[in-house]
Amino acid sequence: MDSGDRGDSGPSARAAAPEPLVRRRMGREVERVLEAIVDGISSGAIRPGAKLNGPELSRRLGVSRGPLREAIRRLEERQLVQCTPNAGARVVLHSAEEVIQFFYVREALEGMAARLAARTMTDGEIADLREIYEGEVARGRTLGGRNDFHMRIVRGAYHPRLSRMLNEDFYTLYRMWRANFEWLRNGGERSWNDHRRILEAIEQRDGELAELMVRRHITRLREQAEENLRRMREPRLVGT
Amino acid sequence: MDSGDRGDSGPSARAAAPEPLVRRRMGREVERVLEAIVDGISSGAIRPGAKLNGPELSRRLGVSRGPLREAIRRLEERQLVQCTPNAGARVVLHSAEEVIQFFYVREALEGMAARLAARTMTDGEIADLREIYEGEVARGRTLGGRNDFHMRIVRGAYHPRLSRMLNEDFYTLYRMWRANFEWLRNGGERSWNDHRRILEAIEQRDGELAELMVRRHITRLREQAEENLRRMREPRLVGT
DNA sequence: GCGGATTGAAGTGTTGACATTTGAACGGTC
DNA sequence: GACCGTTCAAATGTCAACACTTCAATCCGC
Repeated sequence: MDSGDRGDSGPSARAAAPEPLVRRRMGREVERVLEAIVDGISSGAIRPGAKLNGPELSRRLGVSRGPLREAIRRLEERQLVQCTPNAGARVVLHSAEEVIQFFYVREALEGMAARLAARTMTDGEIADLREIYEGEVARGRTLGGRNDFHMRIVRGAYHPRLSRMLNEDFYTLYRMWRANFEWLRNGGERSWNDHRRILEAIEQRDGELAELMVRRHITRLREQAEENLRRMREPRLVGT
Repeated sequence: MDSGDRGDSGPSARAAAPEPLVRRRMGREVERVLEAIVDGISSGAIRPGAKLNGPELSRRLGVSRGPLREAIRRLEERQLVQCTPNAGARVVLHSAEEVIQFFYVREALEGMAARLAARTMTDGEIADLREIYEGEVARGRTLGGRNDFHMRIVRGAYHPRLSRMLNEDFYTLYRMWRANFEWLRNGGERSWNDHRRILEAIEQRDGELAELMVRRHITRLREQAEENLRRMREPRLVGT
């Protein structure tokens, strides 16, 4: 059940462990529980604002409340859930404005990642990146998953913390938002034009240019999201 | 019930609770424990690489292992400690190179914060910022605390997530590093020159310029840290 | 004397049980 | 009929106890 990387996640080489169905005393149930809840949230199965009922989750995941609480604390720190003292934990509920605000963080961090990656990526990695880009052009759309154009660049920066922030924390949030906000769903289809310029900058090992191109790209994505949102909120133009 | 947003959101007056000295069954011991450990780590009392002994901490903090484990999970998520499956938790141990790498994240995020702050800070906040700057000049050194020049700008961006990353997570790490790495201690003394240019850009509401100035400033701080590190590692020049 | 198996204590991971709190249905009063 | 206090089941916060693992000192065989 955990391995549910639905569609999106690209050609993940069945990263999920074989996992015997009957497991006794494996230790570290926290990880399994955490993964299950994160997956539930980011896939949209658990909606934003939903309450995480301790005993119920406990039963459903086949674990006692101890590890469950530890997992929820980790989620709280990751700011995926919000806990109120004696009332329990709820999946965090972002306003559209807050989601938009995140694009600025992404712009800053991914821009820096590109700057660093232009210096640190190996020639092989850059060749792979070109391959991904050409696949996008051939296919006519971007992929958006764990082997995404963006993620490859971030990984190429060889900066664990940056990678963690963008490819783990932020990716989870983005999956959750795309599952719950319709106005975020479209927007990346015509990205390969920007991608080409980013790719070329990296191929030329021009970090400053790569950063600039990434920032423009993400600015464009943000503006498109804002535009989608505006249209969705004022649909009365249709009738008049 | 929704109004009970504790923490981040908003300028809640008199944030610190009076807190009776004798507390019985208050609930939420986790917070107290977490704060105690974070303080121990960032003040240098608990050294990087040190092991967090469950039972011992349990006794010292007067709490059972349940809440303690929850606090440790939060620290793990915050990447202040690293847990290995059956061996326990250790305070994370960064190499000098990893510390240096962090300056790039800070550069990206604080730059963006300044860009946003130039747009969103109130005139009053900008006036306060100037006051802080003039205090630095008069005093001849920067302060570096919770009312720091940098933190004020970040707060002025009105971006909770950004604020959290820079003024909480990153600040804790920085405190820890300064307590443990001598070569990080000096570096901010002659910052007010940069600060002046940042301040002026913000006063002119020029976000792009403010971002550029902040990025140059932090680049300078990084280069100075690198220089300090280099000198500390090759002290043999003294003799020859 | 030294290398490797053994044993034991300490520590980690998990569980079930207990006190306290919430919040929501219920009934009473104006 | 609306508002307020009471009551009670469910959920939360905490704790002590129970398996299992690790690690280090010990002991045995060579």
